[in-house]
Amino acid sequence: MPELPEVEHTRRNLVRWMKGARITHMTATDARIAKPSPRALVTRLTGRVVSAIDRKGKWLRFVLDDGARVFCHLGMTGWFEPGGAEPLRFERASFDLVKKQKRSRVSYVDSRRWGRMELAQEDIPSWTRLGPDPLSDGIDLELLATKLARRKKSSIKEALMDQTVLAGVGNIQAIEALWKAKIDPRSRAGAMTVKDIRTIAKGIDWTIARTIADWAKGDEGEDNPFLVYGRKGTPCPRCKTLLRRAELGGRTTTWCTGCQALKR
DNA sequence: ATTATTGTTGGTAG
DNA sequence: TCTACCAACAATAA
Repeated sequence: MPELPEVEHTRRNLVRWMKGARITHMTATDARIAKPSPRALVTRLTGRVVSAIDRKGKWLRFVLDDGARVFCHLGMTGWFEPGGAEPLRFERASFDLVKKQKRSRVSYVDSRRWGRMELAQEDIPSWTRLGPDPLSDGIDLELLATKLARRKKSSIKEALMDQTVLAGVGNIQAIEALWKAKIDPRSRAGAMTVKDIRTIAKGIDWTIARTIADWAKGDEGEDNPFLVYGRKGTPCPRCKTLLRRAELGGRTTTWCTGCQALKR
């Protein structure tokens, strides 16, 4: 469940479930996910207390009481949930916890196995490489303008999804933000004016806040909560033009040809 | 059976 | 050194 808002929602859950708790027992079953190996992860974490859980972009960082760190990415299909007695379907790791004599269990589930749980002593490149996080750092317009100006060929949507430009904006959030900003996702990144960039930043803030609020409601309402993403062929909520879909940089993109201006 | 999917990485070319 | 492009990764749901 992996863009900034979902990962932030996950982080808030994990803080409630795990912060200050001691890991009394854990499992890790998949060598593709647990690095450097499931065994190394289990050995190093068992008996430790979780002192902090941070997020940057789509990455999570667990800090343990002895300084060890675990960097976690949910990939495309990873999530955490309270675990029961029986292992869940596609469970790849689990934590037995104790905090003030209360015991609990948290599971990591990931059908597609693109997620990561990487043990390290220091911050890893995947983490340090990330650009500013729109939610926790805010969007620096000057810096964003500089980075976009360097993109001579790529579209504004692809540039926004580059994790070194802004950390945490993925396909859905980029689509929603550009719709809000009334900018065609195919527009060249380098063609954005200062005003465009300000509008895009507002669009990003808007969609992130909106999606986090949706998650906080906890509806788990299975229907699409987004205004534009996945709504090809339906009327634009703003101008009623039928939404169009195309591929951009290998990712499905939906937008409105009626009210999103193309700038080349 | 076919198609689409919320993401990152590593290789290659320029 | 930086940008741009693409295949690979894997498993499910419609």
